[in-house]
Amino acid sequence: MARAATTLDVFNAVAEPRRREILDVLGDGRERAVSEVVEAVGMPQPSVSKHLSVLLKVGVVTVTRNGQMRMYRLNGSNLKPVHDWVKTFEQYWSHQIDRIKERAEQKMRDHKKQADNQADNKEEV
Amino acid sequence: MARAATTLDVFNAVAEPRRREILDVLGDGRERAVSEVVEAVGMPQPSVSKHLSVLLKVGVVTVTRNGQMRMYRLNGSNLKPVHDWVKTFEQYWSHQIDRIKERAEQKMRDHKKQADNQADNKEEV
DNA sequence: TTGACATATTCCTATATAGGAATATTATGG
DNA sequence: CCATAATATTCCTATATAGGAATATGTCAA
Repeated sequence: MARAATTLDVFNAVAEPRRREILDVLGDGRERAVSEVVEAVGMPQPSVSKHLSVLLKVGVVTVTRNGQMRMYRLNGSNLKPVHDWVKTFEQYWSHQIDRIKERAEQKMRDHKKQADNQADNKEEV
Repeated sequence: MARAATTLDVFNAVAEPRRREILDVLGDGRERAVSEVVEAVGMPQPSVSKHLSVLLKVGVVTVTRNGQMRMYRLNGSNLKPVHDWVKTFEQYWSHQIDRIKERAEQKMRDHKKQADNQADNKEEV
């Protein structure tokens, strides 16, 4: 099986740096024409259209017609799943190392077995 | 050009649901043998090894030898770039809609030109 | 209608999977 | 040295890109 489609979910969609760049441009919440995005990110227009299409399919942007232009607007709330997931690990970089260790050691204690922790012939890879 | 390698950065690595699942298992910070991860996620051992390999390459886990076992441990701090990026959009789902609109309108005011906002023949797509 | 502008779509290709199956590698105990 | 356990690696294949180039579609204005 190949890799999942970029349009499958937000995680796959935003894995592309260019698409994150586009989202950054739309980050202020104002709607923009494709041409404005093109100018902002300096990519060819077809590429921008394709990327916007992916972002649209996962619902992270919406589109509106305005004459011959199509105004894209960020739909930031659909990025929430990414935030929710990664927030789970927030403790690892928010200077609360003590709590992390403490929690880990607590679990270690709870786990009655595996007293084989004296095997200190560890080796970093 | 094909899609970027999954080992290119954390964004690509965690786009895979199975890999996020594995990270969730390691989420408590305790090190685990591959077999423990295998049992926890219910995937074939070779798949787990491959996924762990990807996670290792992007630095989001570390590995340590212990006899014939390899103990993997979460290196959560390497998920920070994802958090940092998505946090930029936090405003969109944290009940502060008023501020968002206000900010957008402020920028609208700052932007002197484009007084062509009376074109209200918009159409959802 | 016609031309110009804005955007989307189609074609093409090199590349990188993810999963399954089988096998290789490494370590341990006796 | 050998069987076994734990893990990694190799082979294979269907699939899905991302980007470039060219073109199609849609809209407006005169």
